[in-house]
Amino acid sequence: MSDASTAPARRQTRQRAAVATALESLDDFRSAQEIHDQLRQSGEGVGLTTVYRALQALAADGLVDVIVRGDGEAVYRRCSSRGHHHHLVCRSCRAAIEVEAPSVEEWASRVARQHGFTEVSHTVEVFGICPDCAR
Amino acid sequence: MSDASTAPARRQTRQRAAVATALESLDDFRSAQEIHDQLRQSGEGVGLTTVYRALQALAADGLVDVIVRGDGEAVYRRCSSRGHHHHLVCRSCRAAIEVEAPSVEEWASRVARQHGFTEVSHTVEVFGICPDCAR
DNA sequence: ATCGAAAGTGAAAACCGTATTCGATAAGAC
DNA sequence: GTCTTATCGAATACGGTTTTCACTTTCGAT
Repeated sequence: MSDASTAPARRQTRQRAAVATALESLDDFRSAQEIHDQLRQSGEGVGLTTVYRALQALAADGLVDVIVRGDGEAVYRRCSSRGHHHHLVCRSCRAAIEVEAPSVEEWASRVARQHGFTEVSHTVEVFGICPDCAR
Repeated sequence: MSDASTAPARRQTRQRAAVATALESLDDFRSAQEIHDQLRQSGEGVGLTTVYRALQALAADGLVDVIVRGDGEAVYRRCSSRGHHHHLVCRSCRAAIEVEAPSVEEWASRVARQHGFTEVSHTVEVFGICPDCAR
């Protein structure tokens, strides 16, 4: 749990910028290791540990979206809309589209309320095969 | 992908029964290791590997639900309703309630169709604090 | 500009959940 | 009973992520 009043005072470093830039050039979800590889190839070497930490920081600041895949690996993507949203992800090429789901939000809070649950959060992701990959 | 015509011919063993019984007595999501511990304490020793395999088999047969938690660990629970459903899970005591979400199913397939996606699947889980834990 | 405290870095090693290996065991068909 | 084959489980491998710790860098204070 992070306390906003105890803000960590994030520092600006070459490594963090490199990770952020790499994410900027991508529009699909990538794992920490893939981003690490990509940075290596682009000459911009950054330690794997640091990539993990940078991604965590970005996620904590709400600048990237995280999805934990079925195999337990976490994948990251810059997120454009700052608000709450979900994803439509292609299982094949992993292209991701941000979607909003007001009706789902509504359903979730209603169901939770009906059972007396508070502090409600939810995970909603939709997977499928995108038109390009379908042929 | 499992082929129903190539059914594995599941064999009945003390270990599998023990795992199934353990799940029967629980109504919240537990990890493989927790179930393994519980079996040990109840004297009914079963190897950890076997617990993993038994849970996988049960999941493949649709007899237990699986949720992959944020930290990548998979947790299991017997499921009562055979059909498609989601869960309302307490973050504190982990009690889980099965809920149906026809409107969400509908939303998911509609959004997917709008973007030309096929073979659609989705994950929907709602988390919160249950009434009992709220005080 | 310089100093110094605290955040950041990264190679190596630890962690931890899960999968695989393989010889021993036991279930079910005959 | 006998045979075939799935199952068991201890040990080991595996892979992603986190921790450790000594060194480096940032940035506010002076």
